[in-house]
Formats: sequence, C-alpha cells, structure tokens
Amino acid sequence: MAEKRRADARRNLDALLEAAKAVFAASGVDAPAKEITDRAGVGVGTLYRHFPQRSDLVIAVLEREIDACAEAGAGLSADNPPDAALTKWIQRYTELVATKAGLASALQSSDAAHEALRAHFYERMSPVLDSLISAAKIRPDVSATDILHAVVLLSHPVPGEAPGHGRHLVDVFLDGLKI
Amino acid sequence: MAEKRRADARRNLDALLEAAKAVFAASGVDAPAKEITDRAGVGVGTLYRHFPQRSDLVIAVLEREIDACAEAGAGLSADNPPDAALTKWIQRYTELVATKAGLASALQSSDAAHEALRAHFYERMSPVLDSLISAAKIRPDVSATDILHAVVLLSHPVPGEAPGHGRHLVDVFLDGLKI
Amino acid sequence: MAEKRRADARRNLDALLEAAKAVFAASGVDAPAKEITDRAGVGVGTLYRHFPQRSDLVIAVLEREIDACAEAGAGLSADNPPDAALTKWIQRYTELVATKAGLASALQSSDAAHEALRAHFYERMSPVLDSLISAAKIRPDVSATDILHAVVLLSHPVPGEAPGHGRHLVDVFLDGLKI
Amino acid sequence: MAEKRRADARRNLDALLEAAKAVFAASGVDAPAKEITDRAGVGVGTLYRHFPQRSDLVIAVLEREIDACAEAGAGLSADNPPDAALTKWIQRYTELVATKAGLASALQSSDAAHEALRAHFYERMSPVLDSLISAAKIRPDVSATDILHAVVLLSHPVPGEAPGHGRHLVDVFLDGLKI
DNA sequence: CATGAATGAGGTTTCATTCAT
DNA sequence: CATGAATGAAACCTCATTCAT
Repeated sequence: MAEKRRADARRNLDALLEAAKAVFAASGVDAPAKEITDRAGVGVGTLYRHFPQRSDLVIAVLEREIDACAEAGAGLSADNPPDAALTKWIQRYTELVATKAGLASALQSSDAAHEALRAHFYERMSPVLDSLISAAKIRPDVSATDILHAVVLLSHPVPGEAPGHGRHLVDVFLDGLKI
Repeated sequence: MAEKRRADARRNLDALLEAAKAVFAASGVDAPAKEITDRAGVGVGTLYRHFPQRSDLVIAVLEREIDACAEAGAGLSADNPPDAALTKWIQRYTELVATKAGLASALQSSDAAHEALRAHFYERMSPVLDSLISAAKIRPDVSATDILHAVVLLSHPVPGEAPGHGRHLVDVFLDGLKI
Repeated sequence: MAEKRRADARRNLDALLEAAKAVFAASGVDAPAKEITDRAGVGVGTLYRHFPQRSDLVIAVLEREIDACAEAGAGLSADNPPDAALTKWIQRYTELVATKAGLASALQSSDAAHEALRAHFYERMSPVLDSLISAAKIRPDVSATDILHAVVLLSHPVPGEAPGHGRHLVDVFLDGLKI
Repeated sequence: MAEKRRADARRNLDALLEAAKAVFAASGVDAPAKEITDRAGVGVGTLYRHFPQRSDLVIAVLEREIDACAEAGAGLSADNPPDAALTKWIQRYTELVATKAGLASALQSSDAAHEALRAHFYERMSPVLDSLISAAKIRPDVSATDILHAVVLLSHPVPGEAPGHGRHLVDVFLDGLKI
C-alpha cells in the first residue's frame, strides 16, 4: 500500500522531470508551469509539492549532468597532462552548458527564483576548475569563475545563429587563456 | 508658435528617453512600460504615441551611441596600424555594449519585439568590423559577426559580478583572436 | 471526491452563466468581462478558463435559452389548436428575445465569431416554427425566417421606451401575418 | 481677412462632414474620431470644436435627408387619400432609414452620446407622422412613435439576408396596422 | 480658430500560486 | 498525497477628450 503510493509519487516525479527537460529545451526555463504539468499529465499542485521553488526543478532536472561533469574533473586530471586536462574539462563543461537549453539562461537570469541554482552550480564547479587551473599554465589574471562565466555567456543561444556557434566562440576564448 | 509646441513634445520625448535609459539599466529592456512613463512623469499614451513598438524605444535610446561607435571605425583605421585599429575599435564597441545595460539583453532576447533593434544594430556594425578585420591579422575562422556576438554575450551582466567583469573576459577573447 | 470538485466548478460555471445572462440583458453583449465576474462573485481568470473567447460565453448563455424555447414548441402544439399554438410560441419566443439584449446583437453582428451561434439558432428554431406555421393560416409570402428575424429586430431595446415595447410591436406584426 | 477665415472654417467643416459620411458608412457610427479627422485632414480639436457631441456630427451628416423626408409629408398628404398618404410616407421613411448606413444603428444605440440625435430625429418625424395617422384609419393602440421605431428596427441589416429584406417586413407590419 | 500631443481610464488576457476537495 | 479550479495582480494597448501653444 505505502509501497504503491511511493511508486505512484515516483512515477509522477519522473514524469515531471522528463517533461521539464523537454519544455526547458523547447521554450526556455521561464516557460509557464502549466506547460510542464500538462506534458507530464499531472496537476500543477503536484509540481509545487515536489518543487516549491522553480529553481528546485531546474536543479533536479540537471543534477545528474552537473554532478557527472564535476566528477569528470578528477579522471581527466589523472589521465592527462595538466594543460590537456584543463582543455578537455572545459570542453566537457561547454558541452553541458550548450546542450542543456535553459541552463545558460537560468544561470544568467537575474531572477531571484534561480538564485539557488546558481549557488548550487558554481559551488559544484568552482573547486573542480580551481584544481585544474592551479596545475596548468594559463594567464594568471583569469580565475575559475571567469572561465565558468565566460562559457555560460558564450553558450547562450543567439537568434539567427546555429546551435554549435557557442562552442566555436569558446575555442577562441580558450586560445586566449594560453600564456 | 509651432516651435514651442514642438519644444514641449521634445521635452517629453527627452524625458522618456532619459527615463527609458535609466529603467533599462536598472530593470532590463523588458521592464513594464509604466515604470518608464512614471519615471518620465508622462502618461502611458505618450510613450505609445512616440514609440508604438517597444524596440522603437530601445533603438531611439541607443541610436546616437550606436552611430557614434560605428563611425569611430574610420577614424581609428586612419590613425592606427591595422591590428591596433581593430583592438581599439573592439574596446570602444565593448564599452558601448557593456555600459548600456539593456543593450546586451535586447540583442540577445529572442523576443520578436526586438527584431528591429537587432537588425539595425548588426547592419550598422558589421561593415565597420568587416573592414577592420580584413586589414588586420586574426584567426581566419572568425567572422565579424562572431566577434560582435561574443562581445555582446560576454558583456551580459552576471549576477554577483562587478560591472567591469565583461571587459576582462573580452580581453581574453581578443588574445584568442591573434594568430 | 472528484464528484464534489466537479460540483464546485459546475456551481461557478452556473454562476457565470447566470451573471452573464443578466449583464448581457442589462448592458449588451459587449459589456466588460469584469462586470460579469463581479456579479458572479468569481475572479476574471475563472471566466477565461471556462470561456477563452468571449463568443464562447455568449453562445453558452444563449444556447440554454434557445434550447428551452425550441423544446417548448412541441408541448404548445399538442395542447392548443394550430393558430393558438403559433401565437403562443411566438409570444414565448418574443419573451426570450426581448429579455436577452445579447441575443439580438449577436445574431445581427457581422462578426464571424458569432457565426456558430447564428447557425445553431436558426437550425434550432426554424423547424419548430415551420411546423407551427404549416398547421396555421398565415400570409403565404412570409417564411419562418422572416418571423424569426422580425421578432429579433422588433425586440431590440429602444432607448426611452419601456421594456414591454417590443412585444407590442410584435403584436402588430402578428396581426399583419393573418390572411 | 475675416472672410478668409470663415472660408477656411467652412472648408474644414465640409471636409469633416464628407469624411464622417464615408467613415460612418464604412466603420459604423462608433468609429474612432481619429479615423474621421485623419480622413478629413484636420486635427481632432477641430472636430470637437464643431461637434462637441458625437451625435451633433451624425445629425449634421444626415440633416438634409432627415429634413427632406419630414417635409415630404405635407405633399403626400395633399396629393393622396389619407391611407395612401400614410403608406407612401412610411415607405419614403423606410427608404431613408434603410439606405443611410449608421442611422439605424445610431438611433438604436443605447449610448448617451447619441441622445441628441434621437431627440432631433423623433422631434422632426413625430409631428409629420402624427398628422398622417390622425387622418387615416389604423389601430388606435399604435402611436406615431411605435411606427417610427418599428421601421428603424426592421430596417436593421441582418447577416445573410438581402438588403431589401427590411422593406418586406415593414410591409407585413403595415398590414397589421389596418383596422 | 486650428492643432495634435498628452492624458489615463478602461478593456483584454496571461499565469504563478493557493487551497478546497 | 494529488488535483486543477480559482484567484487576482500585472502587463498590454486603445481612444475619447482636454488644453497648451
């Protein structure tokens, strides 16, 4: 009985995450809540029960990807020389930011509702990148935060440009990091 | 007589432009129209009379600066060696984009209401930068549009960062342009 | 459980229809939405949830009346001699049209949004009146549609005249129908 | 000098009347004032100077036709037996109401702005019809006002019906007038 | 006497969030 | 714990009318 309830709740939650991922990609992070719940086949109340703040939903949607990306740092560090490790991780990170439509927008949004997401995101990424930077040779006047921000900004979709666009700009930026 | 009425209208229009500049900087380009008219001390109707489309107002607010920046290209080209001219112009352009808080947002907004601004802006800037690029030595896989976009993106305000932040990121990007 | 909530929604919907009926009669079909929702004791959002288009509301309100009136035809036909049945039904119909200012306006409106209502109206009323006419003795150059229209037109409220006015004019018109 | 001014004023007034006639026919009597002044090539203030109330404008536009119709009563009375005179005048009147688009709407509008038009119109027509009625033999429970209203109402255009439609309905109504 | 810029109330519609069921 | 109807605060835009020039 309780089992079944939990199973139901879990199914709803999964449906919400799935729907949110799709809707964020299609209409951005600020899409109407109804759009998400309709797609998930769930009432709006259910959304608010699971995710009282909108950024809670965004975080939940991306948590696994964010964690995976952060955790990839150690492996790259172990398997590559410092400079290559840094480059490869930034490319991995760029992939994350560029692919998850809505992530860039949410991180950059001045909306207080996304504050928690920004905190979570940078707290997870900063240590990883800091560690990679300190081992590599780059301009000393560039911090981990600078790089994290730059990639987020350059990955933002530009009306009238192909999706791959941001990655190209990031490449140029990476060139600029070299001493 | 007619002069005077025009003067009156002009005063209101100036008040609107001034208010819009301030409000765009404070609350972004998508700020409620009422916020602007209240600050200007005029009725909403006055705003809509002068600027039926929202982008008309954004354009009007920034037109002089946009024109001045575009026109600065020729002078820099005449007074400097090609590479220096390019760098200086991009810095000038960065100044424009970074200072006018609403500009970056408007250029990046997917809102159709800003389409006219985007068109106006890039039509004005592209030829100038094209001409500067063709004389200078930079990575051949980077176009004028790439640079214009990159600066716009990097100049976007990031919550929790100082305003000068974008300029620093642009410097790194410029380094990446060099062959 | 679900029953109860539906009952709640139904109660609101009924309140809206009731309020709209009164407001349409008092202020016409183009009355402010707020006037209707205030009278129904609901928020504006509730109106728009049930009736996204204004004409949806007009149709809903009038369809009820139209159906009730059309269905009255059979009973009158069974309980009265043909001429009396015709007269009584037209009086019933006049009562409907005379008290619902919105019906006349909507039927007369050239707005395509009311097309569905017009179709429904004539499809519902014409057979009833046709059947009554064919049993009674009236001028052969007058069709059911003519009568339906005439009553609608004569029932339009005239500023400065008592509400009963239209009925009087219809009486005269009915006299003109006799052979 | 004064001559010239008066000539100018007259030209403006004529332009307004001409424009109003066209706009009333095209967009109805409730068309935006700006639509009329733009077409007339005049400022809105000029419209309000000449016609403080909207119905003043409607009256002015139709005054000549209204007067001609009212004045036709005496002639018909002199040249025809009473019943024929009545019938012929009502047909003349029907012609006026049916042809001047906007007149029927304005007379029927509950808008207070048309109050003066209604007053003017019925004050002009009532005595004429009263005089015709008193000489003819009709139902004693029908007043001149009843007939004037009935024709106005029956002349309203009905979507999906030919323009002549109203005249047919008026004929039936006239039959109902006979004793 | 003409002008038309300015006003601002008034209408529509959307959507985040609450809460009764 | 789920539901989704209800709420009502915004935001937009239009236009009749006034009034300074």
